Amino acid sequence: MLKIGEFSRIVGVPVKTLRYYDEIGLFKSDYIDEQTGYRFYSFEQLPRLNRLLALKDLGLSLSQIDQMLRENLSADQLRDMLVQKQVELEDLVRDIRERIARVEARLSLIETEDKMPDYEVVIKTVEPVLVASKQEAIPNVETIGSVMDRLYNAIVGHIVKHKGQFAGPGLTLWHEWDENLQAEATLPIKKSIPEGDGVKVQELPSDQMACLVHHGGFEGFPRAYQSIIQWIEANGYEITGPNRQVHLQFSPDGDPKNYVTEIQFPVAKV
Amino acid sequence: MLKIGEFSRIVGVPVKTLRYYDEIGLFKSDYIDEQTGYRFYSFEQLPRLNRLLALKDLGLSLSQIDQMLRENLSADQLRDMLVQKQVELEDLVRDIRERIARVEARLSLIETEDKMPDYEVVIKTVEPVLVASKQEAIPNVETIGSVMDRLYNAIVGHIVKHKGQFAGPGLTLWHEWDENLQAEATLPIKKSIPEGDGVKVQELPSDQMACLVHHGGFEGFPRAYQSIIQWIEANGYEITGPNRQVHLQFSPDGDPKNYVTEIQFPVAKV
DNA sequence: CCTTGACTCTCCAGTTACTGGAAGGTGTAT
DNA sequence: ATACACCTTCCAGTAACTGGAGAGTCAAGG
Repeated sequence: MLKIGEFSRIVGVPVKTLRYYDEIGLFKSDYIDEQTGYRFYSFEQLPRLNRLLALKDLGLSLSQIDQMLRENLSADQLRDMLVQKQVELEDLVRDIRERIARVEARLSLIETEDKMPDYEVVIKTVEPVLVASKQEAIPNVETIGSVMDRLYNAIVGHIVKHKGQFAGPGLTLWHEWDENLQAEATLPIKKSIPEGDGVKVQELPSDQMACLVHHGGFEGFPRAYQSIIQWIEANGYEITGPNRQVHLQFSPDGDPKNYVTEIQFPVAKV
Repeated sequence: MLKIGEFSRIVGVPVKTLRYYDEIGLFKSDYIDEQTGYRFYSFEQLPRLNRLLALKDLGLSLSQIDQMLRENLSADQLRDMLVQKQVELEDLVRDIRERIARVEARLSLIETEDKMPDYEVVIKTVEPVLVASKQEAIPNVETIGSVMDRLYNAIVGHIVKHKGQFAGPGLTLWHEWDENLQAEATLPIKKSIPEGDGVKVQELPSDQMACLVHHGGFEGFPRAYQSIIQWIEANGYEITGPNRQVHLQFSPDGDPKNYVTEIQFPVAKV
């Protein structure tokens, strides 16, 4: 019979940890002196503890280990648990590798700019939204403003006509990035309304997006787009569809300095 | 000004989390209505939160992020933190890879034996021990018993002669594994004593050991040794010195069935 | 026999980054 | 007026320990 300290020294497990395992019932001392409350351990307990430690070393949780030690699991169940753990660990490695890639990307940004980057790109999953939308080709850059005005006015008119309820800031989808630029203006609505007047009603799907928030007028957009596209490439994503501009804060006659626009690109890991 | 729910939807961070960040002072709401206690957030806060999220994505802790956002860190400090994180993540990947290797080793054991292995091997770091020891060649296997008896008796006699205090179970070191077998019997002592009678006094160093506990007489040793050596190879370690047998429970005249012996091999990752 | 120091006990708090729930107040649409 | 969504605070729980306080126990040395 060994006191907890002696046992601790032999197995290389801290006394505190042995007491904790005792408390949660994972590994109880062989015998407790009623008088003093001292725990006593025996050599016969070594195999169980060693098995426990070996399983812990594989990265299994204490409750899983408890199961494996308690019930006599079949070799099949055992294998299943280990295979699952294996998959889990491999996923983890992949995640961490991606993180390392992001850290490296940021380090190289710091090297070139000697400070935190101007824009922060974050990945998030956007919720599906029901929108009323209208699309039009943009023949050249100068006409964007007037075309957008016209599109949004048409949609607003259509929604009002059908007593639809607005459900958030408008967002613009950009199709066919180069050559043949198409803008699709959309306004989120609470419930579906009939189509018409060239206005479509559709649900924009949930999607993983690389997002960046831009403050200020449209003249700053090229830099913002450059940043986000650079980030997407540096972090091993690829663009999978039309990008969005969410007009978080916007009024046609307001001061462009106060505009807040979120640029979103749907992406997937290459 | 946005209520917490609206803000939450825009940034894709749960309401609970925003409240938590507020509570710990990492990201406070812009304004709180005195009447209702409602938190209000503004678009101006988006860049800070996005930076926060981007840093979190790199795997930094909230307190580190707090630092980075609070103080205006120099590019150098920033780089240091990131490089450190990078190293940390790479270490982590290495650790997990080793774990995967151990899981695979165990899976292949299960495949061949269709059950949990008989012996569990664990890695632990042993403490340095001060010992009195005596060494002798073992000409052939039959003589082991008598030689060990002689060695341990000599050491015990020497320790008693010098009024030394015993400090734990004896352990035997095996040098020159094949060809020229040498056994070094050792007994831990509390304080140093003079050498003599062919007895040396030395401190066995702290070392990383692959350990296995064997219950029963010496006739079971071959299988135990086979198990541990197999494990060491399968898990990518190499043996770096003489192995030890720690006689946790032993008496020359007791029943060998009750013997408990820990076999330890000093190892290092290849 | 007493003291010292090493050892043990229980109980409580803290760690990280949230998540869930209860109880109660607020805002808006019908 | 009432339903319903939304907001508030506070409390508890997660995993696997770790640290510390305060009190009791044990063996050796003087």
